[in-house]
Amino acid sequence: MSEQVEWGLHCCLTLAWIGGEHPMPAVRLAEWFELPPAYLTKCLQALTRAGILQSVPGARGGFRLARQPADVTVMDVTVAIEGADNPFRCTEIRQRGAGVDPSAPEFRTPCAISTVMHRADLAWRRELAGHTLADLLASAPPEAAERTRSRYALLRG
Amino acid sequence: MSEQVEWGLHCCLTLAWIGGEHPMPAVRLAEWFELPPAYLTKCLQALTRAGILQSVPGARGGFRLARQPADVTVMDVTVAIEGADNPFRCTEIRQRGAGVDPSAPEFRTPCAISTVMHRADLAWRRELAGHTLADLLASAPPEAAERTRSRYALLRG
DNA sequence: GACGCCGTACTCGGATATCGCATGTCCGAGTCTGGACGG
DNA sequence: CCGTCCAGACTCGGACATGCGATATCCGAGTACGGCGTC
Repeated sequence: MSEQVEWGLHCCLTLAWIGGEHPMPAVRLAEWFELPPAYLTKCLQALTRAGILQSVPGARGGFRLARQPADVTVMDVTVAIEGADNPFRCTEIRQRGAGVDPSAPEFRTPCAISTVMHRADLAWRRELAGHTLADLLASAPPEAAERTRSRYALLRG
Repeated sequence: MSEQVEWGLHCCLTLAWIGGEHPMPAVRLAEWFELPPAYLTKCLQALTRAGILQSVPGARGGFRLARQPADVTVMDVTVAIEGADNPFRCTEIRQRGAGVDPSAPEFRTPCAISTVMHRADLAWRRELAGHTLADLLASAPPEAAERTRSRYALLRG
């Protein structure tokens, strides 16, 4: 999995703690976590396209949360960055090889392997969809929020 | 996910249908599914190292199942090929950045993001571990087993 | 003093290089088979 | 006829190329800010 997922989630949490009053530039977020600034932008753009973040152009611009933390699940962020595809892709190799008729009735039903993989993927997604940013904020230690805000105030000068 | 997982599972099912009397060479399996022979070998070797397959060297050698189908879970095969690592890797970026003390007590507890991702990974693994090769064999259409065996007999000549 | 305008600096956004890993391939070590030979 | 030996061929196993996607970067388009001039 792309490590951008971790970046995206941490950025969302930080933006939630900061509060949506002022947007935060990508450069600021990058130095916050010591990440490559230009590359982090790509990640934030993906979240913006997904409607999770909102980009504000111009001076004093940046990114802010587009929705309430309780309305953004961990899966929303993951899908925005990783895409919605199941990491397992059935290529129907059971139909390959000489002497196999691809139009045989047994191939109308999905491959059993594919079914199991699909169920596992669903279980994974269900777990991710069951946790929102608000849950993450709540489960974080109280000092994290305060430290984030004071550190942000320091950065703004 | 590597597409070798799909290859490995289909090869295991085919070997189970054939029965463990005669091992089946990698080349035979490759032409069976129209896969690159030399590369499929890598996959089969991984399954052998994991104790799922058993390799028989020499002429009339090949691969056969090392355990009963009921004793091999889909996760066993997946782990053998993909490795046991969680696709999400927490790099603890919360501890980065200037002005953060990595030895602060709040960092003794695992990152909430990491926890959620870990739970999702567990749910995924639980689903895969809940299905064995025997289940897959049972859920396949009856003609699949027969077709496999007759086709194999044809190959052996 | 207030309003409007303009230059500037800052920000996002997409087009462009680079690296690592999955994919794909090859040749050598080891082993069994099958047959030939000798008893 | 039976046992032994040997050459051969076949198989696995690990070492060696290659292509594509994730990673990383840069420059241009667009926008809000802040100061300046004018009324």
